Amino acid sequence: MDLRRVEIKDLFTEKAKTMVGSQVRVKGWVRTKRGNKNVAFIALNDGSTINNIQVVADVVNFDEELLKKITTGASLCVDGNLVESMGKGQNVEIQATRIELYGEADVNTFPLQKKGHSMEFLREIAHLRPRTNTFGAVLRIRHNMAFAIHKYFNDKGFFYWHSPLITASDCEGAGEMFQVTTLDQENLPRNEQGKIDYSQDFFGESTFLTVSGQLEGELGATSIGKIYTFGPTFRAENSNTPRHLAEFWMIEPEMAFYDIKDNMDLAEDFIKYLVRYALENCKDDVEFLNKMYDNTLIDRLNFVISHDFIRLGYTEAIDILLASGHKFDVQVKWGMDLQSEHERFLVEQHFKCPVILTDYPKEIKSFYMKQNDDGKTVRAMDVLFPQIGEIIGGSEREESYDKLLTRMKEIGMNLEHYQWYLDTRRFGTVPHSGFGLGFERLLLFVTGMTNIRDVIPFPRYPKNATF
RNA sequence: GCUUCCGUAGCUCAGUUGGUUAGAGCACAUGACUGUUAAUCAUGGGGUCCUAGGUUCAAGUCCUAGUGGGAGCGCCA
Repeated sequence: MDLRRVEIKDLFTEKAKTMVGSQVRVKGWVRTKRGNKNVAFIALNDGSTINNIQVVADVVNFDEELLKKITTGASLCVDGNLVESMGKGQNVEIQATRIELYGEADVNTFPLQKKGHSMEFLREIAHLRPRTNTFGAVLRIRHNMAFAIHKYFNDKGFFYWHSPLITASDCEGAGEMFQVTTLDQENLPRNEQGKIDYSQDFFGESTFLTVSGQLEGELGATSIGKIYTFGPTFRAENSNTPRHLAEFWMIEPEMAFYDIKDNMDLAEDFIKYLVRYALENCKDDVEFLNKMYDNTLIDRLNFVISHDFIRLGYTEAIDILLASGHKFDVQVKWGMDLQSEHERFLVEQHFKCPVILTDYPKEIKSFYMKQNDDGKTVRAMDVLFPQIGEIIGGSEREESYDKLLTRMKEIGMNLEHYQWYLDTRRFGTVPHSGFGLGFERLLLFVTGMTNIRDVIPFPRYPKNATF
């Protein structure tokens, strides 16, 4: 019995038609079993595809006790003839000759059933939810998007750059940070002033998990030209929303000699490439999600790849909001940071299209953004998507050493911590740009999921790190 | 962190102005059916109505606190 196992996805290819009539072996988990006293139908899934293979077992050929143990969630090895299906709903099926039960899934304790689970319930059993159709689809898409990101950048001559995850810069400005320490929390060493003595800590100073790889990414761009980072990012914000995670993955390209327009062109092309890649390479999974959760998903994806994003200055956006006559909870005024309601109005009601907003007031944006000649605005760009909001945040970077230094002093930054960063402007400074794309936010858009906790296998958010 | 809604069977949910023994679908058990498609049909078992306290003749239902979850907002990707 040295039959070679085939993956279930291979049974649905054109090539598989040549296998009809031959003996095959499949292994997987039972999704459903149904039938009558003569025949049992087992839908088997091995994770290679959203599609199940139908295993047909004539009851007389199998031990009654074995068939009883074949329940939703049980794992099997099945040998049988691949045949054209006698029933409707599938082209081929396996007429089983031998079934080996790897592991039972006790129906009284196995929480997954063949019907109707809420996302909230599945979040409580996050260790088992990858076995559902929905999470299988989402996680396969997640893989494909990660792969496509590397492929896109590699094909365009970018280099994958590894910014550190542990950093000593205690105020990168993007949010609260998780501290990294090996000091004994029950017995912290103190210095003469009574403060914690971090010189005794692992790195000899206080350290944190990164909130962005950008500053180090700029060192890459200003040396090997075009780089991107793609790694985990950590923010200790007490954020309780369907769009935030404490641990998430971010893609941060950074390009020497790119101005803000080059930056926007790249961002738009990049997102469209990824969406197109999903439509072409994750067809079955996207169609499943479209069918089960949101039947406008595919239309929405097609819309994005076939329309130019609206490009708009912050000041024009304010004018549109003011002229709209729409009642907002927070009154619109030049200089304010746009609220969600304002962004959503622009994207979902006014333009009905992704929008790239640029040239924000400098006060509401980060210190490193290139200052415009008007003295009031900076060359920031935010890409805003329907439902999701900000999917990308980026800018052209301030390349002038003097302007950057002045700005950093203005807002009271500790310059000592940033000497290495300032050196990019002291020595051979160049115009450059970059942005950050939230990987999970992209996945929200591509999968149609509505909560970011459902597009990552093990979500991290306040009070939740169980699995 | 703020605001707001929700917590009833293993899962998804219904439960009227407070009123007898808390219901349905799925799941599970038994039976029926020669090929099903989240199979169907019949019968059956299954409940700390989130927890604690309170109001009331009477609480799943009303009040208070706690706890868990969702959504909106803020922070941002």
